[in-house]
Amino acid sequence: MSADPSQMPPAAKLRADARHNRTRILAAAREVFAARGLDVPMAAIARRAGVGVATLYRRFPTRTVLITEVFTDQLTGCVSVVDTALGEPDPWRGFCVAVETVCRMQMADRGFTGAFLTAFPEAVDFERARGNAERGLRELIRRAQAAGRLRADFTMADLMLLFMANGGVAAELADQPATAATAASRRLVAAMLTAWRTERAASADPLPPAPPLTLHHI
Amino acid sequence: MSADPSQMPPAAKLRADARHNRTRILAAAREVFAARGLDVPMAAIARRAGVGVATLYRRFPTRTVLITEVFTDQLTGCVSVVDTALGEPDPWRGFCVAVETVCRMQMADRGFTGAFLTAFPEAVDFERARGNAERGLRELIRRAQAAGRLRADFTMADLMLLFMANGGVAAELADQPATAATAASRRLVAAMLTAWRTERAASADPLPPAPPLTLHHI
DNA sequence: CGATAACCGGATGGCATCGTCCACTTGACG
DNA sequence: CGTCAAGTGGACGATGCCATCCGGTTATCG
Repeated sequence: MSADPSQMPPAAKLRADARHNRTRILAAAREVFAARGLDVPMAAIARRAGVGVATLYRRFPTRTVLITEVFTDQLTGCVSVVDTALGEPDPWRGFCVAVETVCRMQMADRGFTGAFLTAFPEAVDFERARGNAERGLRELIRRAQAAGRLRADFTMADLMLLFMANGGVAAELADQPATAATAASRRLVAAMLTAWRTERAASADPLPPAPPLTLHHI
Repeated sequence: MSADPSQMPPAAKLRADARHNRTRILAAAREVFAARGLDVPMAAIARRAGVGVATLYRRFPTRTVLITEVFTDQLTGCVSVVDTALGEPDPWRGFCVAVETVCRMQMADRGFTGAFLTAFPEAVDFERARGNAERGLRELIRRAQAAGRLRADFTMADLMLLFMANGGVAAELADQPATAATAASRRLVAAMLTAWRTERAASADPLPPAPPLTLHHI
């Protein structure tokens, strides 16, 4: 344990070169996490950023700190996707678009799933962004159900389930051409949306009860 | 590289103590793979089996050899599940039972998904068992489609997709109570079966084309 | 029972990653 | 322009895993 993060200089007040390096590190981490997942060695990130490991560790004492910093952006991007979907006049289309887009983000960024599904209790900004995303998704669910287009027994946990499932596809097809992976994901998502849609007696064949998962399941 | 496996003594002709240890190692590996996945250190398996690492390496020169040896059993178990399902008079029920059972096996054994979805070209027995499983599953698909219960555009690749997806759920919920994980898996499987079932104009909303996956996709 | 080849397990060297330390460099400010 | 605190990078020890080697042990057979 090195420095208490709360007494680390606020990113804006760093010396010019330090701020510059910080930016380079974040960019490098974003690329490397996307390409190779969250378990990539720290040295690889440092090398890609063109700095020494010490600089990386000084600015981000923990892998977790770096991960949350990187993915808070992606997560707010995710929130804006959800907000756009909430603007969609047709609630069902809004729901579908949001789900499809988030799953596409999952496939494009190999670290996204892990970051999204893991809880980082000490990362305030990150958790706030995720809270926003979750709130928006819940609202999308509510509206789609109110419009009678989404099964009444659908819950947030089912969305988590899809994200985990899609993450599994992403992981398993990681070293496959990207087109194959996205095609696979698209088909999975389409199937799930088909399953969750109403349009006939939804009670004719009830699904098993929703598992007790929240976004903070870990 | 130590000994050519083809000139290793056939398991049956080992000295009594060696054969005994071999059995213990396989049992230990089965347990450890199930509990902690395929990436577990070799030393952990040796310790659990009550032998030294050298013994482990002598009998199974490569992790791959050990994995395939262990999971060939599971795979033939899988084949027998499929065969039972083929005996089921209702083709749709047979299909569902097979899918549900295999997915349950995936959840019960943390290494199963990885072993099942990875190709081991040099492991003849393993690949043969997998070929049998695949053949049976194809037949189940064919029959369910012939009975008009399974969408005509369903393919083997969709089954692979489900196995990957289910593996993702298993991985993400690995350190969760087993009941939660199985509940989640059950719900995922039920949703997928709902999506693939026919019973109304299947062509009304075509799924995206099946991704080009086979069992040997890696 | 004795010889011997098969077998055993711990010790060992090699490799990758982690996270820290320290001698040197450089931006900011008077 | 000179000072110095902030910043830098590479070297380093620690750790964990892999895979092999070797001195001692034991099952098997005559």
